Amino acid sequence: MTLEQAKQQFIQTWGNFGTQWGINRSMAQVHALLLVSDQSKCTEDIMTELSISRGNANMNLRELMNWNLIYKETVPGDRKEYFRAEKDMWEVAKRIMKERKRREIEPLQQHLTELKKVEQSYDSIAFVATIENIERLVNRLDGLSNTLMKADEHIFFGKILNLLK
Amino acid sequence: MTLEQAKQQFIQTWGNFGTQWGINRSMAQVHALLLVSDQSKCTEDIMTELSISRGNANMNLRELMNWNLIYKETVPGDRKEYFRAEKDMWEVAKRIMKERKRREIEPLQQHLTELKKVEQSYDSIAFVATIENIERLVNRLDGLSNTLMKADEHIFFGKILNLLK
DNA sequence: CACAACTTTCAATTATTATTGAAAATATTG
DNA sequence: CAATATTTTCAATAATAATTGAAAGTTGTG
Repeated sequence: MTLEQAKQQFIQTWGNFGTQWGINRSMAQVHALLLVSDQSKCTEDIMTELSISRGNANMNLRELMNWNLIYKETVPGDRKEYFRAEKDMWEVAKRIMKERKRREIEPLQQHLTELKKVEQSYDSIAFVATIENIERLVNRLDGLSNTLMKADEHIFFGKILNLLK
Repeated sequence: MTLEQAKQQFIQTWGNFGTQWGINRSMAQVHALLLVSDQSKCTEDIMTELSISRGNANMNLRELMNWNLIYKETVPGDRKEYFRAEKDMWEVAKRIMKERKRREIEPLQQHLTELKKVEQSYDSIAFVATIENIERLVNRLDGLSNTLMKADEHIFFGKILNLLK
């Protein structure tokens, strides 16, 4: 397998993996492309290499910037924007967690809190108990992700490993 | 808000949340419906209450069984199948983790291992290093999920909490 | 074993989500 | 500030994924 083939393969794999987790294929592929390229790339490069349209490339580059997974870079004497990916995968993981927490977990917590305001009745007791169980789980996983986000990779996984002893 | 409204709301919320994580809306809704119902329900009930077709109900019930999130139950004197959800949310979380690990994480690990077999060259060094970083992260998160799956909820989160001290 | 009850399958359809590409907006240069 | 380069937007289109429903399959019953 040549390097080019391997990169293409990785882009495909990362794209498929993304879709399974609710991230659109193009966005995951743009991310993958930047993860495996040494040089920063401009919109044109990305359009060509992934065979996608300008609109698609632009939208997903913007979105990846919102997730803090890629950076803009300027090349002297060139007015195009160039992009480079954050390569520290522990950072990448933390930023993805942070963003999904903000966009999805927090709204879910809001909703669950609201649902507990259901009018009281004999039948609502079991319902509220179920919602509270879900809430407890979500809060704990959220707390875990907060710990992960604050912690250094090695310290965190080192300590987790100790738990197994 | 009446209990019925709250249940409907929860079903909607859970459905939306599911789609954001790559789980189809109907499956998440069927799961939500069973999570908040005291009695077990047959296909007909589910079709009516969620306004979905027989095929859809059947497929998602079957899939939820594959995930071990719901059980079949028999009602004496009735030959229909009835379904009930696992209500222990810690169990639910562990089973979802287990299934996603099997279906998605393990294949990803396979792929990454394959990619490292790229033909060696000056340029491939950086590529292999990136893949190895991704691999390391995936392996660690996988290890964490294994720990979670084996652990009791209280012990696990208790110990995690200690890490913060 | 014939009938009825129930479940499963799957090709066709519908709904949802992603993508395109050209036009509008914005930024940069001389 | 005009000319040009670059980025952004968004309505139209295409691709993907979910859903339907009727027919086929299966299971239980008298």
